Amino acid sequence: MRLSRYFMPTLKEDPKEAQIVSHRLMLRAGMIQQSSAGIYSWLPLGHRVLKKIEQVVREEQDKAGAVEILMPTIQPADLWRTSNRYDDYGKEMLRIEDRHGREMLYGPTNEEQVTDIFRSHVKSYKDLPLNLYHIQWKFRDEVRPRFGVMRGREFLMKDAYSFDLDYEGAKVAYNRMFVAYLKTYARLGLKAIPLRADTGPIGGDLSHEFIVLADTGESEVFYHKDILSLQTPEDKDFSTEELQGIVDEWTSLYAAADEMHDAENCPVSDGDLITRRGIEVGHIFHFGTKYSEPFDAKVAGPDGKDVTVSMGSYGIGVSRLVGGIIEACHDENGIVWPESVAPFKVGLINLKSGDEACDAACDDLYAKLQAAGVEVLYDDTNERAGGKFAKMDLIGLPWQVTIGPRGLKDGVVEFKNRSSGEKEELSPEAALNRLVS
RNA sequence: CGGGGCGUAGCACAGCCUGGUAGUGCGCUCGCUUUGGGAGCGAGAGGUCGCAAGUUCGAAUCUUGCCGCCCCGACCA
Repeated sequence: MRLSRYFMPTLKEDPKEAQIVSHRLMLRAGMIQQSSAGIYSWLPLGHRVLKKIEQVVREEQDKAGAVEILMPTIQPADLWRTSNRYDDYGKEMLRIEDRHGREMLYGPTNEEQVTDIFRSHVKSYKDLPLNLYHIQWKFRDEVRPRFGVMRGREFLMKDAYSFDLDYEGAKVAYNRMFVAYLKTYARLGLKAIPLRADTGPIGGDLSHEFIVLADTGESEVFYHKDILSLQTPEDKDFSTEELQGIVDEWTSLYAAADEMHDAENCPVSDGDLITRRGIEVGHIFHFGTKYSEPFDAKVAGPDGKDVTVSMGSYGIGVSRLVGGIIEACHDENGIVWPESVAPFKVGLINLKSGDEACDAACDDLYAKLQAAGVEVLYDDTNERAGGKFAKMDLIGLPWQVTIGPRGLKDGVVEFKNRSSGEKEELSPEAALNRLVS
């Protein structure tokens, strides 16, 4: 993409409404534009990142055996009356009336909808286990939206819903998602920690929040220091026993959010306990028959008798992750994207646009990168060098190639890594090879 | 929902107290000079001062009502 033909409205100054770093950087990098409180438009750069994260999440869900569907944003009220949540949900639910006076709502979540789909079509235990997921926009009318996309009212979320014959089956489904989440966050360049979460009235031990460590995190977390050195599960199809082993390994070490943490009775000694702030980026939950019961979602078991299915739900806040990743990955000059979610892999800077030799060298490398399928943002504008460098640092692409007349005399270009700041002088061909391999 | 703050050009702000026809910096447009870390000079464009009512000869400025946004708290992916 040529910057001269792109739409990337960057700002030099900090917008005053943005207090936290990810929100400031997203606005300054021209990734989003606020529409109203907690509701944002995604501009090209932000949209690319959102789609990258979405794709990583999708791939890991697919690998874990979940099947993608897409449910609507607008749901009928009656569906929610079945589970008694139409009245219980309160003001966070955005209620709408259509032209015929029918009560509708903008979905804050989809348990009712997916259970309705399941019960309409699945009749036999032979069709289980089943895990259906979708990545869809949701709306929760938060009393106080804040922190940019990290706590918006409209947000993009991946929700998976598992259906099993019994608790044992549901536990396998749960473990499978638990492991998929560890892999997902690792691919996104994040160190995520699973915390035992409050299961509320349902009880049980099958609920975990995944949090990303960041100084600006919304809540305080306490954890055993060894949890940070645990290995991310490898990329393979695990057996039931292997899944349980991984979950046991990750949950045997202490980790709790402040509301669950009891300083008096903490099992970890002071020397091993680390306290930091974290951002919740996912939540997995087993809730048994809470929805299958009122929806009468049953399948015929092996003995021919109907069994009410055991369910779980598994959420990842996709749009929230954009902010969460920036909170975890930035420096004083701007964003430092993990390569897996960067909007472009490399920024190409033409230091003297209009100079014949310089233009030719840049255009040539640009064409070759494009031909090789490398995502490149080419700053071909005639802005001064300082502005170009500052802008590239702000948007945080993993690699930067700078071509100017001075280097070209010696046949070299500057090759820079955004994360380490390391610069090298390479021939254009060598730079190309680095980026293609 | 309780407490606090703010709405003046695309962005950040001054002007308001003490009413008199709208200003600064950045950004934008044009010209020239520049070109290796957010350039210099010159010339421009751009604002029903959030909305409405009131007071007044006259309101960005004073009064009242409304709307929007932000921050702290309680709540949440």
